[in-house]
Amino acid sequence: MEEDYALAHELDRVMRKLDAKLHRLMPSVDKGRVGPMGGLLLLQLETMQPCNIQALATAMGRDNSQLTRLIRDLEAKGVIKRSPQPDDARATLVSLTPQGMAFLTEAKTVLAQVVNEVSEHLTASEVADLIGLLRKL
Amino acid sequence: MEEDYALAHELDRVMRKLDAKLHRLMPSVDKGRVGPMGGLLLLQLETMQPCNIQALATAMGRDNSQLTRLIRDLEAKGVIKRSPQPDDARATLVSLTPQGMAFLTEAKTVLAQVVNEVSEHLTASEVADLIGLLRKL
DNA sequence: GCAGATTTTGGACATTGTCCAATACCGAGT
DNA sequence: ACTCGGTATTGGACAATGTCCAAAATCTGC
Repeated sequence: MEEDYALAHELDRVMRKLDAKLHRLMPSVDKGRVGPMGGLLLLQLETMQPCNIQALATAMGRDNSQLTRLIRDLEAKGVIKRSPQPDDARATLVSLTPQGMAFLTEAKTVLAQVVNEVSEHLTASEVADLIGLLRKL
Repeated sequence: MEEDYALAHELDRVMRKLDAKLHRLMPSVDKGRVGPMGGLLLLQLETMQPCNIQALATAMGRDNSQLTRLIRDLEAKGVIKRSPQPDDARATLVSLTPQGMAFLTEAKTVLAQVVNEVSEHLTASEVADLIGLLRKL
């Protein structure tokens, strides 16, 4: 019990620490005004494109209508595109455009930089261990 | 470089997974309408009370005025109290009330439950390792 | 075909986040 | 004592994000 809360506490702390650092660095990368949530959506989309909005909302733990509006804005900014899903006329497939992929390339550079700062006290094998443990969650 | 992004990716994924689970469970605990951000503030406050708003804002990576307003609301709800800081008349010390501590007791039960679900595939020693690694960040 | 479930979308509103400025106070130097 | 640069809190104004509900179109199984 006690250890479980210790784990939650550490996860929360690390998450907020990364969040604070990213808030300072991302605006210099985000030329297209994608926004923090737009960046998260693009990252998620990279691992599951093409997919429909429902799948994205479930994977990201967000509300459907919230993602509908976000996707509408991101499409207007040219980083994603929507196309009909062949086997289901209700759904629309969302995927990255070349501009969206270019943004991700820059964004991941910043992410790597922030994680470098945060994990500087870890050895390479500790980092590998941490990744392995997190993957099991 | 690649591993750094892998770490950031896993941290983000785990964080959002926990967030999604908490969103479903917390409303049943949050009778006093403390809200998600209020809950985070109470958790943070537990580890550093009594402290002033500036320290809280820095630790939580949030804007000062945002916390000012949140603290005003939380005080009205009775979960925290504010008192003058003896050695600095500019600052106000924030601390938990008994009601705030009672809320934390319930909230941590839910947190432990969620972490139990997420970490069920980890052995006890793996959980201990993970906590140790996260503490180094 | 029909009934119930699913996908997207919008309305309406609540919560949270950002930026800027004002006020009051601190501390150091003169 | 007095000014000056820095700090803590607060509020205004607005932007971004989150939540809940309902409608319309479509799917699926019967």
